[in-house]
Amino acid sequence: MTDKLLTDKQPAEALYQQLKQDIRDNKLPIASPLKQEQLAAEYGVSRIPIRDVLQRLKNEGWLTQSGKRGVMVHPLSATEAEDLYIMRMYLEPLILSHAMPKLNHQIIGQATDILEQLDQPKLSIAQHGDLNWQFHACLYQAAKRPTLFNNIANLHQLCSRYIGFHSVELEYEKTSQQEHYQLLEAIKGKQLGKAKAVLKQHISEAGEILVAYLQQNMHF
Amino acid sequence: MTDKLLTDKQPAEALYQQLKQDIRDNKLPIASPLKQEQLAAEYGVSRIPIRDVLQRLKNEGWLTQSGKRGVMVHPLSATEAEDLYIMRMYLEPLILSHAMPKLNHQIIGQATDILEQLDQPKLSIAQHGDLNWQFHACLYQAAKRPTLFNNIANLHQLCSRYIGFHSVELEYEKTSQQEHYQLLEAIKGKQLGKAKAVLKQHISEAGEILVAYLQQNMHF
DNA sequence: ATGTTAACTTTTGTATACATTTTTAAATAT
DNA sequence: ATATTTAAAAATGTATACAAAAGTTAACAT
Repeated sequence: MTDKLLTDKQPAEALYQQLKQDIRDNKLPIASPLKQEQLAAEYGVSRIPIRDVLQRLKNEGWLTQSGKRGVMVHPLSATEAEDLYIMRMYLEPLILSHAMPKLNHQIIGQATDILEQLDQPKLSIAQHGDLNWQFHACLYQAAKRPTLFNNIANLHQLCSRYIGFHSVELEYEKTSQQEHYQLLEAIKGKQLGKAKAVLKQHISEAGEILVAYLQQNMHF
Repeated sequence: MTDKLLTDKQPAEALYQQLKQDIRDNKLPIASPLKQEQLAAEYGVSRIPIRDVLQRLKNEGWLTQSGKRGVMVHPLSATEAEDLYIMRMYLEPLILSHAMPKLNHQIIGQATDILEQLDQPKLSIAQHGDLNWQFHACLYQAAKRPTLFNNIANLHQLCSRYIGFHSVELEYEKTSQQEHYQLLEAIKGKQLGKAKAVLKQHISEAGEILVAYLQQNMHF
């Protein structure tokens, strides 16, 4: 494990990103407690920043307390995935309705740009996930509801661990993009009801596919 | 500031609880960054556990990053309160519908006991808030949906800062208890729709009263 | 052999000390 | 006088060292 060296910009932030990435990529021991000292050695820092990052990741749902001592990688579960998507299904249309009146041409243009990037064929799963969130976030932030927005942002973060898990089906990716464009059309036409319905359907569908996959392939 | 000494059980946990309490009670400087060293001195520990707690409270929404200068007490706002209650309004009926089929007599009995404690007249605001959450949590945990449950629990935590803020109107307290009993009746009768409606109304009402109060009294 | 206790090892929690960054204030130039 | 640069300070980030707690192994008794 020597490929975990950090590109230092702000060391702590880089460490946080790196560790999160390594959880996504299953590079950390699963189902066994993480040792601070071992991590410190692997990432080339002392235990202090490691502790900071571990606590942060625990609070964000990437790690789970394992007994009285130590944390472990939070195990994936179909139930959790379902919860995450159900919450998104309720909260995202909600924030969208707050955002709608404030969505001007500039923001819609920005969203369109992101969608076009998403049409590129050669995206990695991580890039795809990032752009997808950027698209949604760009619309949601117009609502100016920071508390609601942050909660939704955190749900997306947690979903990202599941997204990379099963190979993205090309078929669905296409449907997903169609729905994105439909959403944008509804927004342009100031059709709030339509927009909310499309968004809800969009999330619900993705959730169902994911949960079905997990229920079939997670017998461990 | 000498009354902030900690009763050591697990020092860190106590420090966390104490600091949270002190935020609720407005004992910390508002709108100016907290100094780690100063806090360390006041609470009689080194900066390390202070940093741990600050970060945790930041992640939980009690503190806010104030530029690059560190963290400050998260300012109360009517918008945040509204967001918190709206989210609860959507998510709590949802978890209740998952819980309903699993609510046996034992759990209903437990909930009833808590309600009776809530009928006592001499409760402090903090005690009242605790019992209120215990009542809801007792029902929700039966759903066995940890992710959803934790999210809701966190929302309640954040609401607690607002609850203590305005003097609880006795009139509303009575209404609230009535709704609690109505909810329990609907549950006993296995009337899912009714139960969800009562719960939604219960949260919505509390939210509206709080937000109205904040909008009137928070011009700062 | 099994269960219990006690010594030992490992791991985490906290304090102190040092390094780096950020803020404030002063000094200089325009 | 105002703005910009520069030096001092204050505050945070990180490493090392030590203390406390948890887990483990070995010894002993039944």
